[in-house]
Amino acid sequence: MTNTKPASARRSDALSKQRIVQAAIETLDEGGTDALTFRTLAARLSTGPGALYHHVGNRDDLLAASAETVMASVFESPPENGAAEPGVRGLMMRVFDLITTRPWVATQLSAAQWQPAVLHLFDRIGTELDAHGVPHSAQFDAASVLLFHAIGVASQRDAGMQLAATVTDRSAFLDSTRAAVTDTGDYPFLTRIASQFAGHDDREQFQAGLDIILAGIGRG
Amino acid sequence: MTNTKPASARRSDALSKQRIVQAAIETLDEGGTDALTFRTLAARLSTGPGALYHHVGNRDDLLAASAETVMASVFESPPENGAAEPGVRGLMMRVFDLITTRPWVATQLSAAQWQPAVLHLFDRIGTELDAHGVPHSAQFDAASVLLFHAIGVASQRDAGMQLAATVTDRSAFLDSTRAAVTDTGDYPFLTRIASQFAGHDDREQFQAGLDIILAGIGRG
DNA sequence: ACCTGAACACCGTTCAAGT
DNA sequence: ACCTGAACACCGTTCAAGT
Repeated sequence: MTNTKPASARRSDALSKQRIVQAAIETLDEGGTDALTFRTLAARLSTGPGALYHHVGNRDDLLAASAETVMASVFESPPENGAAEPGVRGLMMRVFDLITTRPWVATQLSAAQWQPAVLHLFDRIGTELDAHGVPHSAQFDAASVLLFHAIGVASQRDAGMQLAATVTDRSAFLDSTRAAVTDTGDYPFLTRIASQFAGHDDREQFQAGLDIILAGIGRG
Repeated sequence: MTNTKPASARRSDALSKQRIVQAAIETLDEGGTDALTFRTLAARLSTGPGALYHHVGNRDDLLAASAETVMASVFESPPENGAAEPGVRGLMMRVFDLITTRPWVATQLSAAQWQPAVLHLFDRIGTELDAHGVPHSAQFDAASVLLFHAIGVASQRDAGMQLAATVTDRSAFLDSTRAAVTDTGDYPFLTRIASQFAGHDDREQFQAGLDIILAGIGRG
């Protein structure tokens, strides 16, 4: 009975990269990228910050490993969900849903270049294109545009809401306009399409872009 | 003669947002995003770090203003350079050349959502599409894909070099592969196209993606 | 109003010391 | 080998005090 552990923050087992990544993902889901700190993460695991360095190289390493782990879910199409869309289109839409559900993944995908999660995604896109009959010579360029579309959207996530807020709010909009020194200070296109922002759906916009790219690939 | 100033780091005039942004751009060009520090920037301007806050809101504000300033160059097609490419294609290629020349711009474009530089670019893309005869109803989606392509490439800049390094270096590649827990650990597409990386040109890849998108827009 | 620069509240990372 | 946690070397930002 001297061996009883405190009920809170029990250290049931030794540290491992897997346990650390798991705790990191929980922290990221709760508070986003900024919430992931070696001090808070160590506290969650009931240890000191230095202990983590025995299992992960550094913070970037940990973020990349966390992204790679949650990315695995987009590579398995869930058959229980009835009509899960197949092919590249389904893969891309699952990526969109992931970065919408977990915004920190979007931040991470666009922050680090060619991290494992991105390489993995690139490979799956290429594999799907191959299965779809895209000729070998065209696969590299086609997979690239699709990958860049996903990452571009990730880096500007919440496009509709943010655009609407920026363009609708006149004063904020004109403030940012004034910074453009060499320009006339007019945003003709943005003001013209501003009305479309009200009933805007980011998912549909992503899908529309996806279809444009797929049409361009099919034409090549 | 008591009024002589030291030759180095003279404070010829008062601080202003414009002078601060100019100094920030010089620092960014020399050392990248990480080199921009309020302490080093204040030293370059012969002042204290607190003084900068009278003219810029914070570091993100300063980075956004710096990006917006250098972005102005892509909105003017240089007529002295002979055959500067016109239209959306020329605009997009000038963006690519800018982020290649100044890597910190690439970092910044993909780091902050809908900052002035991105809004400005989005507007110009839409304006070019309008001039090109793309129907109004299709302009928003078309401009979006193009913008996301530019930002996606920006976030994964040096694609060719980095991919080549990753895939060619067997040991590093297998290390990152091992992290994929739920997967078989195979990257069939990447290994198959690895041979293409040797004579790879990032600019051509960007252009190929651009042409796929333009083909898709023309078809819609 | 603008500037100064010390001070505050954090970071990631290292490393002597323990087990 | 693994863990501990204090210490190091930085950050962005604030703010009393000066001009």
